[in-house]
Parts: sequence; C-alpha cells; structure tokens
Amino acid sequence: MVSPSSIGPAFHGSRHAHGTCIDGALARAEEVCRRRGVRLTPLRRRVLALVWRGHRAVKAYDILAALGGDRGAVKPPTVYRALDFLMAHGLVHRIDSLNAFVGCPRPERGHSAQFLICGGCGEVSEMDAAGIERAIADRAADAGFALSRKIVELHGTCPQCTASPPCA
Amino acid sequence: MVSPSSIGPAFHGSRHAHGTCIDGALARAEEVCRRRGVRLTPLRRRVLALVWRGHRAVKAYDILAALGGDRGAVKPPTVYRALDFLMAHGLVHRIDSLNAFVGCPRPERGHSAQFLICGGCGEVSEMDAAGIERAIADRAADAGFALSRKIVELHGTCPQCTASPPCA
DNA sequence: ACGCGATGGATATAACATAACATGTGGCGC
DNA sequence: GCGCCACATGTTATGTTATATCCATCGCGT
Repeated sequence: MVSPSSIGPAFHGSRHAHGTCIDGALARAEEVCRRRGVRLTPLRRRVLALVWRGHRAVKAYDILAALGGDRGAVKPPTVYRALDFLMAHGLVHRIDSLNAFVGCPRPERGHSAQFLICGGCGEVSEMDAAGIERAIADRAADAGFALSRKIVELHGTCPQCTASPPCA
Repeated sequence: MVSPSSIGPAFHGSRHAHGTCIDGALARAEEVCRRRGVRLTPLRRRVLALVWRGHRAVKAYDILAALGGDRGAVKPPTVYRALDFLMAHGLVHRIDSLNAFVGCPRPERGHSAQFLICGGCGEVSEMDAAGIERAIADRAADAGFALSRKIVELHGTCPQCTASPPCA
C-alpha cells in the first residue's frame, strides 16, 4: 500500500493505541541522539512526549502550559529551546501555517516532507512524496533557483472527516 | 520562455523601473474590484501600494509604520483589515513562513501559487507550476484527502544572488 | 429623514517568539 | 579533589504578530 520510495500518509482517526506511537517516537529519538552524540535530556524528552500527545500539531504555549507555565515554573525560552533542539535533529517539524509543531515519524532519514493538515480533526500527516519533490526540484532548476528549505503544507479534509464531519 | 500553462518565475534584481510594477498592480486591482463590485478605498489602495514597494514580502507592522503608526495615527486592526480585504480578492498573498505579505502579479486568475523566496535579496517570485499542482493533487487523491489551501513556499537563492552574493 | 451595510477608528489584549544575562551541572585533564 | 569548559536550563524583560470588541462615520436606497 505504501510504495517503497515514499512515506504514505496515514490518518489515524480517533481510536488507536496511541501509547505505542509515543513510546515508539521516544525510542527513535533516543536512538537518533545516541548516534549523534547529543543529549535527550529529561526536559527535551518531556517536550517531545507532549508534541506526540496526539497526531495534531501542538502550540508552543500549550506545551508551556502543560509543563506548568501557569504556576510560575517554565518560561517560554525553555520551551522554544527544547523545540529548537528537537527540530535541529529532525525529531519534530514546525508547521508554519499553524505556528505549531508536530512529531516526525521518521527522524532517522534526513527528509524534506510534505504535510496534509485536516481542518476537521486537526490531524497532521507527514509524507515524503517523490513526485512532489521532483516537480519542485524541476521547476526550481528551470528558474535557476538553488533550493534550501521546501515548505509544503496542504490544508483540507481527511478521509475520516469527509465521511463523518465532526471527527474526534 | 514561459510556457502557456504556467507563470514563469522572474526575479527582478536591483535595477528595473519599479514604478511600472506598482502602477500596473494598482491598475489591475482597480479592474478586479470594479468587476467584483467591491471598493478599493484610499486606505486599501495605500496598503496595496506599500506591499508593492518592492518584490519582497512586507510585514504588517512595516506597513503600519509607513502609514504613520508612530504618530498615533494608524492602528494594527486597520492594516490587518486592509490586508484581509486584499487577500480575499487575491490581490496579495500571505507568506506564512515569513509572516509577511506580497503583491500578486496576476490577481485576475483565481490561482493557487507557489513561491520562490530568495534568502539573499529577499525577493519573492510567484509561480503557478502545473507540474507541482498535479503532483500535489495526485498525492492528495491517493490519500483520499480533499484539498483546500495549498501552501508551497520554497526558500533558497535566486540566480542573481548565486552569481553575486549580496545582491541589492 | 431613516435605516442599513460597509468601512475604519480606538482601546485593549492575546498569541507567538527572542535577547541578554545568570545559574547549574556534568565531564575531563591534572 | 579541583579548576575549567561546554552545555543546558532558569530568569527577566521585551519584541513581534494578530485579534476581539465596541463605536463613529459614510454612502446609499427608500
């Protein structure tokens, strides 16, 4: 179902054993950091786990609140620094059109991804579609433009929400 | 050089008769508004002209300042309302990855565009590449995803800046 | 004149992000 | 152990981007 050259978009819907997703993400993160010789500190781990609370993009200030920002504990720079670290190592992606962050399901590969963002349930699905990449690279080459960062954020409605509108 | 189905990206570089660009944009805007029966008021026209000050994306608060926001004159909502109007009628586009706005060179056609954004000179070039559109539509269809807004923002370096780094 | 919708002004605040500096902590050579 | 360095985090303050709400005005049709 998923072609070997691409990550297939997969919407999870409301019911799946999400603990597995979180655990898997943390395990992959440990591995990535170990191999790179960088430290997945408790704080960074907590932030990563919060980003993975679901398959939706999470706002920095929601993470801040979840870490106890109300009670005077954690301040914005703390959260942004942790997110910067996680982004630098490909463990989370920033969704610019939402000012929010989403966990990367494939931190091993240095990929450039595209995102499908459902306006119904808020779920964000990452893909790595060779065809889109190629079309972009071709067009940039035509223009003599040297690409660095490629942002592709596609808003719309996922299959589940198309079937039954107010999906969880 | 420009294929009929696409707008070709064109970087303008430092020296061109930019007054023509502004005048043309304002003329096209007048025409679009006339046809739609909506009003390009003096304020909206001023904001549009400011967005067209160059081929770079312009920040809302820069517009605010240019309108005299210092002297207690214009307030943020005024600028955002004008920008909302201009976006609603396709006269400007928002570049989410820059939190900034750029004039649309083709407001007549209801298009969905892609942007090349040069990190050297800041110039933003809009294109409407059929190949990219198609690749995205195909992949979304595979996923059963109904597209609404498509954001494609490509950062990198334009030909001029590749040739001579600190281009104007 | 009257009502109505569109426009823009005024006030306030929410939401998002970073600069600059201080403190803690853990590893390493000696 | 001790000093030192690099890195991580805490703290304070502020900068930047965007919106909610309410009100005044204007053009226009009747």
